[in-house]
Amino acid sequence: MTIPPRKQSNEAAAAAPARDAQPDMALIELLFFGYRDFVGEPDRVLAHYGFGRAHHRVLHFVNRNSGLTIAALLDVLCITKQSLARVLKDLIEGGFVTQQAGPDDRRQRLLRLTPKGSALANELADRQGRRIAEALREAGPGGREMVQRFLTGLIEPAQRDHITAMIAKSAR
Amino acid sequence: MTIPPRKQSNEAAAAAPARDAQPDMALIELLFFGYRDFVGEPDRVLAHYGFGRAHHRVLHFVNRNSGLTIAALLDVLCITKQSLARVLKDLIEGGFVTQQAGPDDRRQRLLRLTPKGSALANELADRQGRRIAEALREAGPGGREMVQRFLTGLIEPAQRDHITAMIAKSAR
DNA sequence: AAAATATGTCAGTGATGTTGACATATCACA
DNA sequence: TGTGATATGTCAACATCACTGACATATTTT
Repeated sequence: MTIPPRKQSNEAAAAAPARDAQPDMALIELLFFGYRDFVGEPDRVLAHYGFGRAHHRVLHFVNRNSGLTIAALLDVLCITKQSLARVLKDLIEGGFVTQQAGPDDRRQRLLRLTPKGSALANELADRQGRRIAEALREAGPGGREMVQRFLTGLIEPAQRDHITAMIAKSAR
Repeated sequence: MTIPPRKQSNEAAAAAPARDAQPDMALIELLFFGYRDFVGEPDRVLAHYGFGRAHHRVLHFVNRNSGLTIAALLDVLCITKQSLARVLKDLIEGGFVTQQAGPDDRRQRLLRLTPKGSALANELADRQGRRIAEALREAGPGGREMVQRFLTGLIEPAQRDHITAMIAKSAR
């Protein structure tokens, strides 16, 4: 009942996605439920430490980009510094994250994980990684590349390149 | 520094996700950014009405399952009735949702969307549907089924059947 | 009539986001 | 040198959306 999914053969077709096509309700709902369970398991682990999802995001990105600055982290998370300050304070006081004055610019605070922080970040990533691995098995052969393109396609086009570049970089 | 990522060639490898496999950081982060933008666009529309993501979820599920009860909605959303009460009050007072006593059991409140509520729910679904359609084009041919299996695989196994059945039902 | 059920509501709390304003340390440049 | 820009920290107030606990009301079931 819709145009067959083709890698855009021309720009016009890609730009005008069949104005009256019915939204794919199944995928909309699966994205809701899937994401909920994807973050639900880390949420339960973090609760043991009195942490929440915001702490998770900081742990994750500091883990991936060790030594990143406050400003860089704010850019990635798209939150205000006041919001970040609260969770960062928890993580620093709890001994999960350290700050260090930048070698070039001493105004900067380079963020790094302590061994304790690394351990927690890795546990959370392992759990999410296992869930993704299972989901990829369900998807079947070749699913990873397809899912990667799908998820990338969900990202706001204007930021797509920026984000994929960042992911490629931190993946080393 | 690890075993090269292979598409599972046999079931044993598939069932035991290599205890020390490195988590797929790229997909973990793409899921974060993809979901963020997937809900970001509806969020901006809802903000015009003074609504948030919680209102969206109620609108969506009442739209999909017209006439569902409060209890059924609470089951789907997995929130407390006190949390639901607040957003439901907003939606009813705003003329987006109606309540009607159940024909069999008059204690029940059957929830339905008004035309105004339908219009908003459909606008939100259309925006998310368009984004998904574009992402599926990026994924390429056959992507839809693969993505569907992937997202289903993210869901907690114990609830997978229950949720897929619900989605199939409301899809009619 | 009594128990169970479906829903409503009041009160308090917590996590996470926001805006706005202002302080401090450091860097960069004229 | 000194002045403005920059990176960060912090205080205060507020909004959304979740929670727990307690209790009220209407209706159905037993």
